[in-house]
Amino acid sequence: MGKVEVNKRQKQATLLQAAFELFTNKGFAKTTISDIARESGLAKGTFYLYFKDKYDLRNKLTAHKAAQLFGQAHSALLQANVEGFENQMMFIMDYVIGQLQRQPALLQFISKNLSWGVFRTAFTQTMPEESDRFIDYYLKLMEDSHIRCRNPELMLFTIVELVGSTCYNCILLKQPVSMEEYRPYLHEAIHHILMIYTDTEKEKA
Amino acid sequence: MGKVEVNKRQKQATLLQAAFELFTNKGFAKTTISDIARESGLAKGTFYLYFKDKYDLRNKLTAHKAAQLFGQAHSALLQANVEGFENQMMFIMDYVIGQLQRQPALLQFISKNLSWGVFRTAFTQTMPEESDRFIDYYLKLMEDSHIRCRNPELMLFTIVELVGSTCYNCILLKQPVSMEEYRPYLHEAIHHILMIYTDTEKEKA
Amino acid sequence: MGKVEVNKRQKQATLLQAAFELFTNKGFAKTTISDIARESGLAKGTFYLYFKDKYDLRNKLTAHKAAQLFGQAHSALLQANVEGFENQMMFIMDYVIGQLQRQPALLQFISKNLSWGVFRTAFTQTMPEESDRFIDYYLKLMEDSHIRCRNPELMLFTIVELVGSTCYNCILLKQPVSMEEYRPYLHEAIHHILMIYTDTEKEKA
Amino acid sequence: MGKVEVNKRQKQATLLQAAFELFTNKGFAKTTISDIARESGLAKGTFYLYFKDKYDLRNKLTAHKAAQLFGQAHSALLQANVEGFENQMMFIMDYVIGQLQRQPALLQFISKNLSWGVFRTAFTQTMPEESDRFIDYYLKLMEDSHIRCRNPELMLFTIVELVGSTCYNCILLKQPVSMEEYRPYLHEAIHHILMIYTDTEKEKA
DNA sequence: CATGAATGAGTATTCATTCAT
DNA sequence: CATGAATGAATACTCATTCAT
Repeated sequence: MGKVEVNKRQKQATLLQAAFELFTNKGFAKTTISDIARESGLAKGTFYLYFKDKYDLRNKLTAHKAAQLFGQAHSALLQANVEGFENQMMFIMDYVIGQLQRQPALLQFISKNLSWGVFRTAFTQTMPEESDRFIDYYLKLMEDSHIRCRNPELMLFTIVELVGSTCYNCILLKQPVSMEEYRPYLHEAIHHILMIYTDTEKEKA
Repeated sequence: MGKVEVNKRQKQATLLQAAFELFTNKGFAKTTISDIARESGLAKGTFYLYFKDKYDLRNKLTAHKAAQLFGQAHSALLQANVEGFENQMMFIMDYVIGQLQRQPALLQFISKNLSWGVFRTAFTQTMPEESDRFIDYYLKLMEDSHIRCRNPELMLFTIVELVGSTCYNCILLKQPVSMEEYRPYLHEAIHHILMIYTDTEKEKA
Repeated sequence: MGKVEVNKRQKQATLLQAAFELFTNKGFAKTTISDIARESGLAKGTFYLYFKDKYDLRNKLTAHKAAQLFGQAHSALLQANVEGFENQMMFIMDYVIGQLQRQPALLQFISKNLSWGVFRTAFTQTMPEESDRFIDYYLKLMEDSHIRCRNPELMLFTIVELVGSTCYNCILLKQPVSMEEYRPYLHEAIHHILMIYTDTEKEKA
Repeated sequence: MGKVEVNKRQKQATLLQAAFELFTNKGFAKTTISDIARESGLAKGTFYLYFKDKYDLRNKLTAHKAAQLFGQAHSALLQANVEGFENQMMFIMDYVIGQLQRQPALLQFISKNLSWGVFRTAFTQTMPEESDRFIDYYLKLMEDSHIRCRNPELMLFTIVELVGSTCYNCILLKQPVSMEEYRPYLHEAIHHILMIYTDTEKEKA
């Protein structure tokens, strides 16, 4: 990778970082391109060398931040020594929920697009470092636990959508109840969704 | 209701109707208050007599349109003579999904806020006709089927959030799969969620 | 005409006046909408209530100023008591040339579009006062002198295009010669063009 | 001419060619230096090695294209075996008019500056190939026909300005009439202008 | 109540030009 | 000579909101 190339990556990272700070502090709508440029210490025109517009940046950033969340969850899992696939999934989801509870601004920013961090979207490819994708770790975990799953991707999709959606409502709006109150039900729902897709019990038989 | 009052309601309805057409055709961001006023045949200033701003109107409209969807689903249910609470819930959700498939622009507009049509939000109260609320019908259905449910509200919440979220992805983005492909899994998920909250079987025993 | 209507006309006139001053002083390209608004004592947004953009204003203004020139020439003619159609035409053209020599900035602005002041263009209709059109005076002069002319409109067109084009070169660029040097030839050319279209002499015979 | 010199000329020609295509397709105002560089396959900075700015390039290109038109007309004349100076002039002007009718984008670009192709302007010198200038051919034609002309340069100027101006109006705007309708009158005008400057007939007498 | 002319702050975006490589 | 990343000044234009009629 040439000097110039490294430089370019750095600039893009700087812009993303600055934008994230501004989006979570002032909100997306009230953040201007000028703000982002100023905060990055770069010229306004430079912004347009790296992103089409504010929306483009937001989408890429959303995918990036959501992916980061799952990456962190996975790292935490590795350190936590959790046994069994279901427990591992619960650990990961609880980790994500916990992070979103601690960082409501992040949740506000990600909004209900948590799944962008897991599934490939139009915006994912441009963030190259995301090569170590969560879904691969997830499949590995399944494999390690010798789980047979009809459609692992759709199982994950179902769970992540449910978690993302309900976190938004329960954490940010506390509607219809707080996350504290909802969490046991959410766990149960996840538990049952896991059951739909896997045949572990039958396996044992 | 006085003459003046009727007149006012009519104007508001006109504004909402015009706005809905514009939002679904041009998109929310590209629709201006001028557009809405012009399309309504009213003066720009009149808009402000009925709504605080564009966002206020959008939120009310979203809640209204989502509520309408569940209202229509319930009406259809009454005509369809479906027996059993689970079947009734499936009927309703399938009806809603079907409508969203047929009206992607409506789905785009409602986005992942389908639950605004079911639960009271900050925007619900201003739309007074919505007094016949879906959740009451829903509780009635449950009662009619002699279902015991731990927390009917959270059960509905869980299902609606899951349906709303996955419809958005599967119908509009076809990500990670089309709704056609996902629907059987979604049915299963709903089935299991119903099971979590209800103890019908055990009851019978 | 209502109060509001009068007010609107006044505003448009103010904008045109301010723009003309700026265009002839700073040049068209270097004049900004902000300049025009500031100079008019009006808000920037008001500009867009009256003109589509800078180009729209320029075109309308060009037609207006060119028309004004011919209007003034005609007024001067009435006072000068000139006999005979050819003499009258010469008087008018010389008057126009003289004005353009005295006001090179005006010539620069009108550029080679002198004929916009005589013939209806896309921009003419919006300037309503221009109802007393030069071409009607011109036809009247012809009538008064009992001139038969094959195609009076094309005769005028030919002359005005020639005058406009050559003024631009000879006055502003002094290329290939100065207007002083060229004028006798221009007179001769006009004289011959008049002859092409009219058959007065032969008629008399 | 050294290798380097040839290379330079080639680059300049490439830039001119690319610019011409863009100017006639997108229009001058909407064409950027970036566009020209991209289309030429050269770097943006390279543009500035050859031209001061976009206006510089346009002016040179206008003079070049207009000159080309007269060059082509002269070539065609040589092949056509036309006798007599007036016929030759008519042939040339008709050739030019025909080309402008067939290439309205070219006419749009040249605008009313057709005479830049004939007379030396500030922009002519930089295009060195234009050493075989039309005006020399023109004088040669006159000489060959033994025409005495008071001021050949002004005669040509008058004709070219008239043709350029009226072509713009009649071909592009069809105002006040189409070129088809105007052409006979234009011919007559040219004929008379030729008469003004030359004394052939009287000479012969 | 209704109107729509006027406002002007606010922002995205462009693009000519430079200069380190 | 050639490059093209970076710059940032410069401007057009929008649109929510107000308020006199």
